[in-house]
Amino acid sequence: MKVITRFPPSPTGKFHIGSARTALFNYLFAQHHGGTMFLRFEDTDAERNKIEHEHDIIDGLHWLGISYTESIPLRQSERLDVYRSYLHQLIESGAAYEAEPAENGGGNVVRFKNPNVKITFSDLIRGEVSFDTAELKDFIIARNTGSPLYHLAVVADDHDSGITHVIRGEDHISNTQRQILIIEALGFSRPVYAHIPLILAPDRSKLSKRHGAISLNEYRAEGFVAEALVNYLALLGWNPGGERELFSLAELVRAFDITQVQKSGAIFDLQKLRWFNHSYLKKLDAEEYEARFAEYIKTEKKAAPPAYLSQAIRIVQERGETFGHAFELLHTDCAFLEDNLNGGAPIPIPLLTKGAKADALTVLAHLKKVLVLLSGVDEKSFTTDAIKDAVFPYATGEGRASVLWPLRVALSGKEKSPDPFTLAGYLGKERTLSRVSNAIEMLSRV
RNA sequence: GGCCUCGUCGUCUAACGGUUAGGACGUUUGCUUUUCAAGCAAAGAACGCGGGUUCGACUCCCGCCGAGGUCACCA
Repeated sequence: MKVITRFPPSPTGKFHIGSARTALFNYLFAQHHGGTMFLRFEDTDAERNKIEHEHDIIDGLHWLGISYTESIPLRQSERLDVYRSYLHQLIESGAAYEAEPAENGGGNVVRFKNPNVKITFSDLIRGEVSFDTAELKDFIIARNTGSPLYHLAVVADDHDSGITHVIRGEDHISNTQRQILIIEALGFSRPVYAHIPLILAPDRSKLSKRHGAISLNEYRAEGFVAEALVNYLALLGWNPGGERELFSLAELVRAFDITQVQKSGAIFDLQKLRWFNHSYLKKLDAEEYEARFAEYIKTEKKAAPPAYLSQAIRIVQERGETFGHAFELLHTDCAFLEDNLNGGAPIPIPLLTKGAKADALTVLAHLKKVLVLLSGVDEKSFTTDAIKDAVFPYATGEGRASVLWPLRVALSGKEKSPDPFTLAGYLGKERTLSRVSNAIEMLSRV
């Protein structure tokens, strides 16, 4: 039997990170078993739906690399006739009945006649789960005979599209009993269920806006890459067993086993997501990194990348946990690549001497000597290694901090930056000498 | 509150009757071209509590406590 799962969001809000994980699990399960995942929009509540949310979800799915097959029709709102006929079938068989008038007029609500039985279903993650449906009373399945509600629509759609496995959030676990009751009244067969644990905020409450970013788009805007998000989300509540943590989507598909999914909720750890993201970013070759980074800057920051972008890639790739972070770094750690250092502002003397563990006069003497040493390096081979060879012995002899710190500050104008040899290597001989000279001039005036 | 579900380092997790309870993130400390980042090395850190069952329980059973979900004419 071919496995068919489904991802049925209701387009009433931004594509939630938890919803994305549910989609991912459905996708992984279906793919692992050579099946397919259907997408359908549950939009029976006309007042809360927005078309842009549908676009947002579809866009997010594509971005993550989660493929799907569209249900036909895609929206429940286009299948009202079908639900109506099931509703009539239920009423005719006595399984449902028209009750009190609807709140907003337009006929009577339809209630399901509860047989008050015990329902037990087996869940791939939790094992046997039992409910006594008696406490449900005769629950409402339609606003009126023409307007079905969620439970009826879900059962109808899952049946008609041949869904074999219902994989959804744990928040749906108590809905299962209602749906099974309807399934049995309609004579359908049950799908297999799997209720996955919820994603929790650091305080173990349900993840919501007040905890920070919850929509997929926010992570995308911050410069997280799809590979990292997919990898992190998959391993939040599931683990293939070994000690490896980095998996591509295809590898996740191969290894996925829904019965190994954790039973308890998992706290969303932004730090770890950042680590995953940085790991993926660091693995990119410089060319691809630059292409993707430039694309990010264009679409998310709506800005033009600085002229020195290509030169900054290695530095930024090593340090930036996200593209957003890397973008900031462009203007801090990489600002030394700007032709006009600090916009031409002089470097403060205290900064020049701060980490040198030496007085201004000593620092001045060191810089003068370094200038001479640097001048001796051939312009054509003014590389990080050559510069180091020229300066390092002297720095070691004099006390590295007292030589290297001022040199680094003279070249970067910053308290934090890459090391001085790297800096000089990037800048080239001319700009390096000029910046050191400027610093010397500044110190001489004191 | 009723019902359902869950309970291994701070966090994500592995092991599932016999292990020094493993890994990863984070934290702390070293090392490297004494800043920052990265890298490398190391340290600290867990079986919720109480009863059973057993030669032996994190692993099985019961109770307690704690946590989450759900109780709509939303989905």
